[in-house]
Amino acid sequence: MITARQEALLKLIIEDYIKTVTPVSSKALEEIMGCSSATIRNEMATLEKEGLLEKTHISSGRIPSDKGYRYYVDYLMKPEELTGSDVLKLQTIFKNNSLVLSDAISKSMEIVAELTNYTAVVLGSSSSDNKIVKVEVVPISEDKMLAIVITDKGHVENRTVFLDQSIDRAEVKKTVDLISKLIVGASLTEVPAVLEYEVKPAIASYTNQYEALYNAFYNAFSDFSSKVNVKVSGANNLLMEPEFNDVDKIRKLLTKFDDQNLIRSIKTDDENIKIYIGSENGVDDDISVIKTYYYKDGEEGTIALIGPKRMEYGKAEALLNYIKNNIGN
Amino acid sequence: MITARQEALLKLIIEDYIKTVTPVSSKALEEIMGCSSATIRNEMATLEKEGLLEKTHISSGRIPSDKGYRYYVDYLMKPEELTGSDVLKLQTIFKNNSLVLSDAISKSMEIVAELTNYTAVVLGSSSSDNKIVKVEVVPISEDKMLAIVITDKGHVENRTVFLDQSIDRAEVKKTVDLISKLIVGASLTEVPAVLEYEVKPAIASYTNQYEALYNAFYNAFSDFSSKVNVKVSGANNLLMEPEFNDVDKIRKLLTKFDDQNLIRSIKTDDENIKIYIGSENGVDDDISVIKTYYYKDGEEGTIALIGPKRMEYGKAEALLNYIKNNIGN
DNA sequence: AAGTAGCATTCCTCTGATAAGAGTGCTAAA
DNA sequence: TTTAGCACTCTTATCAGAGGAATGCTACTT
Repeated sequence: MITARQEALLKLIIEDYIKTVTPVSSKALEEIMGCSSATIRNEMATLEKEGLLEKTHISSGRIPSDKGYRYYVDYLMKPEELTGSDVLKLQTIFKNNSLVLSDAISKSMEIVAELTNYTAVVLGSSSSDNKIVKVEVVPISEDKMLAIVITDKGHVENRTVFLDQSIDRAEVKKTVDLISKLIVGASLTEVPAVLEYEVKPAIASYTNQYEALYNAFYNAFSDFSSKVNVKVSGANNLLMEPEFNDVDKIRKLLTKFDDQNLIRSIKTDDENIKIYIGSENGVDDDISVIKTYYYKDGEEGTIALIGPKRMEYGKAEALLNYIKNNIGN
Repeated sequence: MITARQEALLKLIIEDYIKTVTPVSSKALEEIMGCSSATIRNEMATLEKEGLLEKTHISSGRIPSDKGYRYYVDYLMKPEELTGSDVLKLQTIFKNNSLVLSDAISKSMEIVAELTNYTAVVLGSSSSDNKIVKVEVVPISEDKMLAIVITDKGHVENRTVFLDQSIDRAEVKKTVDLISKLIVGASLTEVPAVLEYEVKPAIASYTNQYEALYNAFYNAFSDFSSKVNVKVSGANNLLMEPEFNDVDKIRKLLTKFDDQNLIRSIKTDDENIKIYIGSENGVDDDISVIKTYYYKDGEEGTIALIGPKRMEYGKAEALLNYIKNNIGN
């Protein structure tokens, strides 16, 4: 348990540090706290024992620990209002209704990356309630066909199907018609099951080449649902921050950003806006991740902001919140 | 004019520098050159006067200048053979004929990025001889339709068309049929002209809402040809090189890499493999770009490698050459 | 004329010393 | 409970000096 004054002190230290990126000394807070530096030092020592503050070396000022930021985010931070000019910039995106939703989200997150100087991530995919409304198969060459699937929510997916020349073209045609008939109306995630349990036996009933046929189409159609679109804006913003004034840190972080799996792991299905500080996020101890889930019209995904731990959490949250709400319309 | 011995010396210095990233001293070459360091120093001084070598400070060893690298690339470099293991890794890509060409190119350039530790760039687009074989327009909601265009080379492009509800749906249907009829058989680059000179007057003849109709489809269909796909692999490899042991240089380069226009400017239509050293490439003075054009089956583009100026030019050229030749099959 | 030994010179890099400054922790007094 | 005061620690900057790695040049040799 910490006292009210300690809380106030913690808040001041964190906000000062977020602004200056410099360890905060007891003397600097004398005036605002209305007591002597010695008193502040005592309080600081307590906060450090609680694990909320840290020192960079034995006689340095204090910087917030991960736990300190966590306390700040949970109890001390005041929800921030967006400034008029920020809202203005974002409005232009959402007012423009000649944009597809996914483009609107990407564009607005690009703007957020600019406004904050953090890194914005959009992990989008078509949601499982996309129903297939049309299947087209177009021959391209002797052994290649193009399979195109269109959903009711306006998603288009296409895959190339490779078919050995030995397979009878009449049977291919028959199979395509069959798949088309069975698959229309199904959702993207159901496709593999439909292929396995309905299409496969049906093919087997009229041709002995069914294995080759089935495999060709199965490969083409089976991964529609898993396709996640990753968009990162302002990846370098983060590296311009003073805490990354160090070649090794930059390289370490770049290497992590390169790892698509790591970026994908940011995905969430939590409707709330959640903040993950330093060691709490699975990405890197030197950064914080703030993210939330969105859903609209058959599209779903995650929007996230990655910033330094001394992120302006209030502003970041307000921005994500604004976008989330606008997606809702 | 420089003598044969000076040429040999230049070659040695450049190759040594490429290996060690350290200024080369006269003493280090005594044995290989078969003469004293003093003699070498005299020759070095001449090469420096010719602008082929530089010093980092007054008593340092020599490093190659851009002009020196250029001389090396033009006259001294021996064409390099690929090692068996390198060929092996690339073969797996091209032997696998269940890959679409564009994927094969991207994947092989990824491997090249790994093999060389440089950055690989693929700028691909469907070539102008793609002919449209099918046009589909699928309604998504009251005011949205999905327009899908398929070419004979297997490219699929789709755009969302926004149509005000005030427009008569029967006329939309008529327009779609008309566009489909006129556009099939045309190449992607011809589409805007076909729309402008054939579709537009035809629409005007049967409806007075033609402007809204025409604009909606024109917006959707007009930019098919210009879409260039950019794929960068190993963007960070470059930053791991010792010449980028400097936060400012890393940031400068990252900022440039962020600029899509700059990356696109690497595009070439030169069939030969060309090398652009330092100030010769429009990207950055600290790097070299080696690139060439490819064309196959309706797809065209540029493959390029970006490395430090002390790139292994022979190897880079051999790799690009290998891929270019394999695309040819 | 070409090559080379030798040496002064220049510059880099590392080390250690020093001084100033910014903070802290602790003690003792208010 | 607060605070004044002071010893102590650590950082940072600057400087000097030593050692080393090169070069350029001169003068000698072949």
